[in-house]
Amino acid sequence: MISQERIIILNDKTVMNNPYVVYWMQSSQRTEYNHALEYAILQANKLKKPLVVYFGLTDNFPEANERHYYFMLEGLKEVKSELSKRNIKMLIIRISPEKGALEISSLAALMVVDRGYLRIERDWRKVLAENAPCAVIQVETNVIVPIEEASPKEEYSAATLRNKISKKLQDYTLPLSEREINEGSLKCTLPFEEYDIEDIDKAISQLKINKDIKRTSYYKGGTSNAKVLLEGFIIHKLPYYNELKNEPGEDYTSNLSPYLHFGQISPLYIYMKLMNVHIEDKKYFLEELIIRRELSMNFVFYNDKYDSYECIPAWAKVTLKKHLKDEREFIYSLEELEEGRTHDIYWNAAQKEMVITGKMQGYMRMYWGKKILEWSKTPEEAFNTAMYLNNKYLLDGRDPNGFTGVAWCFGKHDRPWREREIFGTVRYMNDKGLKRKFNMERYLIKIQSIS
DNA sequence: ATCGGCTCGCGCAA
DNA sequence: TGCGCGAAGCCGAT
Repeated sequence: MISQERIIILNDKTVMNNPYVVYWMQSSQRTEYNHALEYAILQANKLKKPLVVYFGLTDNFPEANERHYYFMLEGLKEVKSELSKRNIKMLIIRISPEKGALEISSLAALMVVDRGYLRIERDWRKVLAENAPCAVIQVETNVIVPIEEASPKEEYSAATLRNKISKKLQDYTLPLSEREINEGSLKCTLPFEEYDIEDIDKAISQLKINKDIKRTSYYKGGTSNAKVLLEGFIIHKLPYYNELKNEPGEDYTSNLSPYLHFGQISPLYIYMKLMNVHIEDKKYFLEELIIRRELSMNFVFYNDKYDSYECIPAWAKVTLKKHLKDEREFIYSLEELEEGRTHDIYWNAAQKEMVITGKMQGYMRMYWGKKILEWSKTPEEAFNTAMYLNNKYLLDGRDPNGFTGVAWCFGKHDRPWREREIFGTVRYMNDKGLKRKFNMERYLIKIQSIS
């Protein structure tokens, strides 16, 4: 079942008498629990036309590097094979995604596209909607509650969004059934040069992307891997989730964020898997999966400054400005931070974890960002440094969650606390807190062992 | 170990 | 307009 609110018609063009229905896959790189795909199949069957799934592979996605591309291609390779089992052709073209979508739209009866919340993703869809000769329809499938349905405005905190989402949750936690396509498209030949990703190493080597940051052996992309992680999480970790999710030396989170970032797994699919699970700690995981995650979508969608210092709340700007001239005991350059050469062993470990594995333990992400604020000449510089490192090394960087996580360290979605040096009333964190609450020796040993 | 206070804005109740 | 309450924490008093 696809709720009407997930579907938005992006232009006022009509359905054309062209040979294909095209689904432009961009932010939802999966075949399971993909409302956009199912909607496209429905339309293709109705129009008695074959469905082609198009993916535009650009060399120039902002801040993306070999690490991100490798993970993404592992997922896309699986998508192509799954679609082929369903008799649907996947056309991967090496081109800027919106340009490729526009070219294909001349052969399309209508274009279906999934939804992304970042500026570039919104702009791409706008380009297609304004210039395509046919109808362009967007189907929202990477959130449980559609963004405008959850709230018509930028929310102040998790608390304010929580009330609103709770009321709507049951309207949008509906199962989605897979439909068969009537007209197969595997034998269709379209006048475009396909980019072969069967051999991922070869495909990567031909791309003119930033290759400084190599793939990580810790996470392998693809829906099937995400599902294995999810099953293991539910059985082995969920019962202890609330007690251990923040413990840096343990591994009691789902580790699904890279998969969610590329749309390789659907939050609704995860929710449905949990429907039959009766474990007390489920509610704490759902808080992260739904409220925290969708708060970040709300943030980047309604606050156009989400990737700049400007995005933080007025009270935080005022208080940080007031403390701009406070003496900083430690000031580190970007190079020193990037290479993990500070006086703080916990911070250095977190940085190393990120650089090598492509992920950072959740609690350490907060501590990491807070310390960058403390150790930079200005809050603006700190914000830019944190954002740069976050996006460069994390598999789930360049994600609404990443932008929100960094902004949180500077007061976003938070409240003021006791005033102090440098931070003003922005929440402060220190290593005494880490040691008081967690087994930090265990974290250090764990990070020592990775390479 | 435990607890209240810190500090601001939202949003509901009146 | 008033007031309760948040929120992934720290700190100092008991």
